[in-house]
Amino acid sequence: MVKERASEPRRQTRGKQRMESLLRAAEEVFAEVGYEGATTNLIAARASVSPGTLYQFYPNKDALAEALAAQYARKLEGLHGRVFRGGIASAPLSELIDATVDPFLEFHRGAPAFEALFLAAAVSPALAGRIRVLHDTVALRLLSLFELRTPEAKKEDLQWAAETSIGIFRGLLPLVTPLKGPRRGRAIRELKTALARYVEPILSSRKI
Amino acid sequence: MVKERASEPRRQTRGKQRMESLLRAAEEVFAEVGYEGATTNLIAARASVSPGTLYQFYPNKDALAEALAAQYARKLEGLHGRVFRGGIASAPLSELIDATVDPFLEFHRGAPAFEALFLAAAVSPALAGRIRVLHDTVALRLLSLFELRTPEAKKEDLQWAAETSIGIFRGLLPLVTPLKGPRRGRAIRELKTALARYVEPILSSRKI
Amino acid sequence: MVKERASEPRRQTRGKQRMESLLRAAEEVFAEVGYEGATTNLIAARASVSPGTLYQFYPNKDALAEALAAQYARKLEGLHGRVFRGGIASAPLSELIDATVDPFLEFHRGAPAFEALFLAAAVSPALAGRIRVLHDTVALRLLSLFELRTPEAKKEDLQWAAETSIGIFRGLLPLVTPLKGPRRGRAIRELKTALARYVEPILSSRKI
Amino acid sequence: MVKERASEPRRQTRGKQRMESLLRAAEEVFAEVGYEGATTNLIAARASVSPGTLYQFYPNKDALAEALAAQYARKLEGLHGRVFRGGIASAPLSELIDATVDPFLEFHRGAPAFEALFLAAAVSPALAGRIRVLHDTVALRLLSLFELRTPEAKKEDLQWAAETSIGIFRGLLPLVTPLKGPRRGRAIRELKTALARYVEPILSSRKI
DNA sequence: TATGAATGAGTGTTCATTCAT
DNA sequence: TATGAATGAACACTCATTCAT
Repeated sequence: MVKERASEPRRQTRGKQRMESLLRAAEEVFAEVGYEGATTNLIAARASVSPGTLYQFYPNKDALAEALAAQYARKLEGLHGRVFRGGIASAPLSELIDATVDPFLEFHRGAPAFEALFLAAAVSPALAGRIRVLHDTVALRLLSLFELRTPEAKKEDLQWAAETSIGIFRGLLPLVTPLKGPRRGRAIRELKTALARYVEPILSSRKI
Repeated sequence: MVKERASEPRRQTRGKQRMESLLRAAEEVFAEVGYEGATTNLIAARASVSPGTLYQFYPNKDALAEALAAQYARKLEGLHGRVFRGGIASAPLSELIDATVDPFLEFHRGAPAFEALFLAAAVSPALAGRIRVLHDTVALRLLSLFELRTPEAKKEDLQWAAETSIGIFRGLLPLVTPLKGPRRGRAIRELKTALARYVEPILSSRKI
Repeated sequence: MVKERASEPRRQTRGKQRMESLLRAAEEVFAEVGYEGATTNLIAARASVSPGTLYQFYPNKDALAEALAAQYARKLEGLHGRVFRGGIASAPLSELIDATVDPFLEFHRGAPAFEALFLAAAVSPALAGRIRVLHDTVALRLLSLFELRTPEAKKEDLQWAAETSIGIFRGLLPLVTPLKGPRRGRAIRELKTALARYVEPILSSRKI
Repeated sequence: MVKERASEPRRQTRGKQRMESLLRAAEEVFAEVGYEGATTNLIAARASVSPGTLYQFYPNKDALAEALAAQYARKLEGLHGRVFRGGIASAPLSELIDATVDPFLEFHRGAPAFEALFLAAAVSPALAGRIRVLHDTVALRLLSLFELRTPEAKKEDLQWAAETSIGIFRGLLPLVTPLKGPRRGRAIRELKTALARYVEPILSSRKI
C-alpha cells in the first residue's frame, strides 16, 4: 500500500473538502430560508469561510444549487435498486409504493434542501433550468418503473403519469416534512395513498 | 349643492379605489415575477402611484399579499354554490370533480397571483401565516363537501383528505398553468384524475 | 409674476438640484482619481447622500459619465461663438488658434473631469461609446471651422485633420493641466504651436 | 560530474525564466484589457502559474508594470542606432521622421502593452512615477537627436520640444493602433505630418 | 392625501494580496 | 520554490421603508 507522495493530492483534497463543506452549508441555509432567501455571504459564514473562498469554488449562487442538485441526483440514482431487482416488477402495488416512497423519504432526511430546491424551481424558471437534473432523474426513474410494469402502454401516457406523480409528490411533501411523530406517519400514509390510487390503473395492468 | 358634504365620503371612496388599484397592481406583479421577486416600488409604479402612497394603505409587502389573499378567499366563497345546491351531493363522482375543479380553474384565470402566493407560502412560513385565509377557505370548502357526501366518516379523516386534496392541487397546478392548447387540456385531465382517484373512496361511499 | 403653485415644482427642483450636485460630486471624484478609480459610493458620499439616492437619479456609473459629458458638450457648444462670427474666417492663423484654444482652456478650468473622461475613453471602448457626444461635438466644431476656411478641400481630409487635432490636444493636455504659473504658459504655447503648425497648410489656403 | 554544483545556477536561471514568462503574460493581459482592467490572478493564470508564485517574483501589480516598462525602455535604447549613425544628422526632415517613427512603430508591434502603460500613466500619477523610465528614455533619446541637429539651441527649448513630441505621439497613437490597412497608413501619415511640422523649425535649422 | 426624494443595510461578486503546506 | 486555498475590504447596485414637503 503506497501512502507516500500524499502531499500534492492533499491540497486538492483540501479543496474537495471545502467544496463539500460549502455544499453542506448551502444545504443548511437553503433548507432554513429557502433558495431565494439564502445569501452567499451567509452560506460562506456558515461554512466558516470568507465570501471570496466560496467564489473560488462556485462561481455564483446558482452554481451551488446546481452542484447540490447534481449530488442529490447522484444519490437518487443509487436509491431504488431493490425496486428494479428481483420480482418487484410483479409485486403487489402497495409493496411497490412502499419500496419507492420509503427510500425516497429516507433520502430526503439526509437531503434537507431537496424540498427548497424543488419548490423554488417551480417558481423560478431560471433555477429550474439549472437543477433540471434533479427533476429529470426522478422522472426517468419513474418512467422506467412504469414501462417495466406496463410495457404495452404508450410512452407519452407514461410520461404524463411520471410528471403527475412528481407533481403529487411536490404538492404533498410540504405536508409531511414539518411534522413529527404520528401526524407525520399519517401524512406519509396519505401521500402513499394518493400516489397508489393515481398509478394503480397503470401499474396494475400487468396483474391481470 | 351638497358638494361640501359629499367630499368626506368621496374621499373614503377614493381611498377604496386606491387600495383596489394597488391590489390589482400587486396581483399583476406577483403573477409576473413571483412574490419574492416583486418589489413594492414596482407595484407602486404599476399602480401609477408613489411608494409613499402605497405605504399609506398597506404597511408592508406582506400586507398586500394578505389583502389579496383575503380578496381571493372571498371570491372563492361564492364559487361552488352549484356543488352544494341541488342533487350534486349524490351526483356521479366525475361530475362532482368537474363541478369543483372547473370553476376553480375559471377563478384562477381571474386571480393570476393565486399560484404565486400559494407556492410562496409553501416556501416561507412567515407568508404562509399571513395568507392562511386562502388555504383555510379552500380547506373548509372541501371539508364541507366531503362531510355532505360521507357524513358517517370521522371528521379527522375528512380533514386529512381535504389537506391532501389541496396538496395535490398545489403540486399539479404548475403542470397546468404554463401550458396552452391540447397539452393544457391533458394536464387538467391528469389533475382531475389524480383528485378523483384519491377522493373516490370518500366521495363514493354515499352511492352504495 | 405668479409665484404661487410653487410647491409642486419645488420637489422637482429639489430633484434637479440633487442631480446637479451629484454631477458636481462625480466631476470632483473623476478628476481626482480618474473614471476607473471612481466609486459610486464615494461619489454619493461626496454629495453627502446615500448610495441609494445616487441610483435614484443615475442608473449606474456610466450614466454619470454620460450626463457629465453631455453637460460638457453643451457648454462647448456655446464656446466658440466668436470664432465663427465676424471676419475671423479670414483672420491670421495665430489669432484663430488663440480664439479656439483659449476659450477651451478656460472651459477646461470649470470642467475638471473633462480630461479624466477623455483619457479614460481612449482606454475603454465601452466608455468611449457612452461619451461619444463629447468627442463628436469637438470634432464637428473643428470640421466646421476647417470647412469655413478651406471650402475647396475634400471633406475626408478635413475629417482626418479634425481627428488629428483632437489627438494632439488629448496628448498635450496632460502637459498643461498639472502645471501652474510660467511653466503652464509655456506648455500652452507649445500646444498652440503644435496645433498651429499642423493645421497651417489647411487653414491658410484661403489667404493666398 | 558537476551535476550538484550546477543546480544552484540552474535555479537562478529558472527564476529568470519565470520572471520573463510572467512579464510576457502581464504584457498580454495589459494589452488586452488595459492596466486597470488587468488582474494579477489573470496574469498568473496566463503564465500557467499560481498567484502565490507571481508574488514571489513581483511584490505587486505595479511592480509588473515597472519591470515591463524597464524592459521596453531597454529595447528602445537600441532602437534608433541608425538615426544617430552616419549622415542622418543632416538628412532631409522627412527621412529623419521616417527613421524615427517607423522603428518605433515596429517596436510597438512587439511591445503590445506599451500603449496601455503609456495611457494609464497619463491617468494615474502613481503609475506614472513607477514607469517613468519609459518616458524618460524616450525623452532623452529625442533630446539627443534635437541637440545633434540644433546644437546652438537652448537646452530648455529642446526639452520642451521633446516633451511635446512625446505628447503628440501619445495623443495620436490611439488613432493608429486600432486601425488596419489603408486607414492605418493614413493615420500614420497624419502622425508623421503632425510631428514633422512641429519639429521642423528645430530640426531644419542645420540645413541652411 | 400624495409625492418622490432619501435612507442604509444588504446583495452577489471581485481581487490584490497572504498563508499553510 | 511553488501551490492554490484563504482572506476581507470593497465594489456596483437594490429595495423595503421613512420623511419632508
